[in-house]
Amino acid sequence: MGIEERKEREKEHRKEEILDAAQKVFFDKGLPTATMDEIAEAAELSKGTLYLYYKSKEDLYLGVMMRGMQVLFNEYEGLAASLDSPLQKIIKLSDLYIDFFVSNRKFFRMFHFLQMPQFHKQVSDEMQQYCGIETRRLWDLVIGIMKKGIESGILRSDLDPIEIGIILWSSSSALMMRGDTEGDRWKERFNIDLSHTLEVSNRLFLNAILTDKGRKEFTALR
Amino acid sequence: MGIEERKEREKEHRKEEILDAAQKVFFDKGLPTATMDEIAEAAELSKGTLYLYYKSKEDLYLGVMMRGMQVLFNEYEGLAASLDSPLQKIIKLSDLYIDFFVSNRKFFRMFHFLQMPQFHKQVSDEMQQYCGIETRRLWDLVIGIMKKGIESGILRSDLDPIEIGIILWSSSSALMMRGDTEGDRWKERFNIDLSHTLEVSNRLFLNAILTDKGRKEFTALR
DNA sequence: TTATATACTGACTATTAGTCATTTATTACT
DNA sequence: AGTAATAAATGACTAATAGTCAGTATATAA
Repeated sequence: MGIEERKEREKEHRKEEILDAAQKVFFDKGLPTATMDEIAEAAELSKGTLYLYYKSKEDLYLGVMMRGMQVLFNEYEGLAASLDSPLQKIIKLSDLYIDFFVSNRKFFRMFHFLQMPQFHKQVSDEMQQYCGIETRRLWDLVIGIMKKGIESGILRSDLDPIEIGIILWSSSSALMMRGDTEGDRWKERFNIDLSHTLEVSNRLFLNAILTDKGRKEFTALR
Repeated sequence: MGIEERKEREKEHRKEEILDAAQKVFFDKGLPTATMDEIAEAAELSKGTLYLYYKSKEDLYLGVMMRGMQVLFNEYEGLAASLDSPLQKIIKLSDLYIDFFVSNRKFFRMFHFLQMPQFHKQVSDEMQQYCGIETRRLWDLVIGIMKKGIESGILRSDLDPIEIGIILWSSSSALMMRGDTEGDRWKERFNIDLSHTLEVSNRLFLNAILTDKGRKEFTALR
């Protein structure tokens, strides 16, 4: 009998519905000001029910975030499969991340919380573990690309693939975050477009890690 | 009569005492889990009194943070005065920021909140303005150094001093933040020392923005 | 000494995360 | 179908805590 299976499906479906509602509220209000009552109302469920599916507000928040991460992840995997050259993959990864920031700004904004030590303490072990697995998956992907780049001779072999992966990802994230929160102010005060700054940053950095061969290939692509 | 003046001094003193207490509690617990009652107890005052001096918990938090920022700022101003060459000033700024991170990690950690859009909404206008002024002061300093670097011919003149200031500062901050929250995990999983990664990042980036003349001067310094 | 102004207090309110005894719906069994 | 057993959902309740404000204590002025 498939009753067990159906119930399992329904349970998963309810979890998704709750995530949908939570996403709407978190997008609007952010973690601190969103309330569980609001989320319950948006989900057309009672507050108690939310706690049958997620252990805490923070768990729910991470649940929404992880779903966003998978959007980014899957988009990239799809695109990367159609590309052969490691250089193109690097460029595509960097471009895609920027695109994701532009078109999923509210997801991106949620990512801030990942970096707050105090936040993690309120999260259940299961969610933390799940989070760790997904994050690891992302890093393996980034690092894998860099390794391929070095193997194929377009990236400097005296650099550590892991380190340049972190640097590229972190500096991009940082500039996008700044663009998100302070973009208008920079434009107004200094007439600086932070999305342009991000391009400059990535160009400078890419140039610094490419070999001569890589640079040739890069200029050929333009 | 100096009564007015004395009272003014005492008021300022009380504000500082409250900041001291708040700092202790925020360092221990972080913004979300610290409570005003705890701070009041640490300050040996009633909770109501805190609100006579600061408008909200977030205001108090920013008050502590701004004091930390001034520590960093003053340290740099002192050091920069003793240096002539723009290149040395750039290197010193970058080193000092890292030192500050190492020895004032808890201050540094507080800075995370500056980047959260949702946070600012709970802050009074006065504090926000004060915050803006101090931040502006910091950026003027960073940008000023970059401008001098370009004028003196050690930094590429085809780059915008503001943009490279932001890039250098942001990428350093990002890597320190990551080192703070995830340093242990990176060490364990990939045997990567993120403080080394930060050095690599700064070296790569500096190299990318220096002119030939700048690079010569740089190697001469080592 | 008294009146006024200033600094401080802590009980109180409002909000909200999280719980749990109770109710409602679903499935299994006769 | 009817009934017992199981699972899902509820919402009133508790505890914690940011922020308030009427009242108290202290310092200054007259």
